[in-house]
Amino acid sequence: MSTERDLPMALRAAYLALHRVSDAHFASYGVTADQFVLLATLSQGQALTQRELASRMSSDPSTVRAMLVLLDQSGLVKRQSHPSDARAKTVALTAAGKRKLQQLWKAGQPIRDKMLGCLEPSDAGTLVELLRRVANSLTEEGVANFDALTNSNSVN
Amino acid sequence: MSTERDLPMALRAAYLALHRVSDAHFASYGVTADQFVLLATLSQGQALTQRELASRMSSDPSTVRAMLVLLDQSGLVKRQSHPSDARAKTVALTAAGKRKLQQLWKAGQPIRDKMLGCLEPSDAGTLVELLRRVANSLTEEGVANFDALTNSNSVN
DNA sequence: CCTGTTTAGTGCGTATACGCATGATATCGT
DNA sequence: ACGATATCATGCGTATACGCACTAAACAGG
Repeated sequence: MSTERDLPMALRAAYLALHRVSDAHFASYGVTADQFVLLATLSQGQALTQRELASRMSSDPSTVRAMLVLLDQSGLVKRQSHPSDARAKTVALTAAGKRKLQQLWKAGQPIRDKMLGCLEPSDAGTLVELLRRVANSLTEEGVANFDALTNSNSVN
Repeated sequence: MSTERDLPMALRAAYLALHRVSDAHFASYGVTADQFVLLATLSQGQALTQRELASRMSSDPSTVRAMLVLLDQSGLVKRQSHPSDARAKTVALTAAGKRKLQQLWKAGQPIRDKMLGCLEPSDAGTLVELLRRVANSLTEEGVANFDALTNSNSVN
């Protein structure tokens, strides 16, 4: 029934709320919510390529590049030419970047607490699991192909 | 364990995937994923104020305005001055807007199918429920207040 | 060794997504 | 009626989030 239409909107509402709150919260630290995501992603993978980084962030190479330019200026990350591939560049956190990330993890704790606080412990895991399944189903490319198949169907 | 850190990332990954797929899918209809959200929201509430519309879309008045300017040019929505409040403007779908929306609901079906297809029927409802709870907890304002409690005030 | 194809990064253009400041109006308290 | 204040829309500036086209370099065959 309407769960079908509600899911996309609920997903949107939840993500935008998280993004908004995070941005406001991290603003005093001089970084955006997305920059935090980038820094956190960088910290768990050494010498990543810009593309690799973008992929792990569920983001786009173009977007990541723009972010890296700013973070580079802020001195939080450092880009170097890839040792074996002249096309690529490796990205890594600077000492300042690592320090900043530590602060951000701590600063963001209240937000994570608030998110998790309204859920039963078991629900949190369920939610993550379901979200991943949804994300995977949408990433598996091939949505457009269904067009031809879904001929019937009331528009509502 | 890391569920706490994974939830935000899983939410981000799922939403961005949905947004990306939707944008690509709706592009051939001349609208963006967000414009679809706006049109759909408009259709279920007549003569909305721009602010009301923004609120229901979980979006921002500034953003909505920019979107309305484009949609107005496209002839999909019409803005009129509010009858009793000279500050406000009411927004409504045009005939073309209603027709377009019908198309978009049909065109978007494959995406909703794909999202729901990877979930058990009961899981879909659960997911919506959990997402709403998370969104509410984050919207209830007051996250920043925790700052005082997490003493360490090194803003860098 | 030399083409044809793929891949990494960049630059450009457009559409959100916000915060913030401003002008115009509405509202409320006295 | 009137001044203080809250509210609506707008404009401006910045940061994503992409798609697309382009350059350069890696790579696969022949």
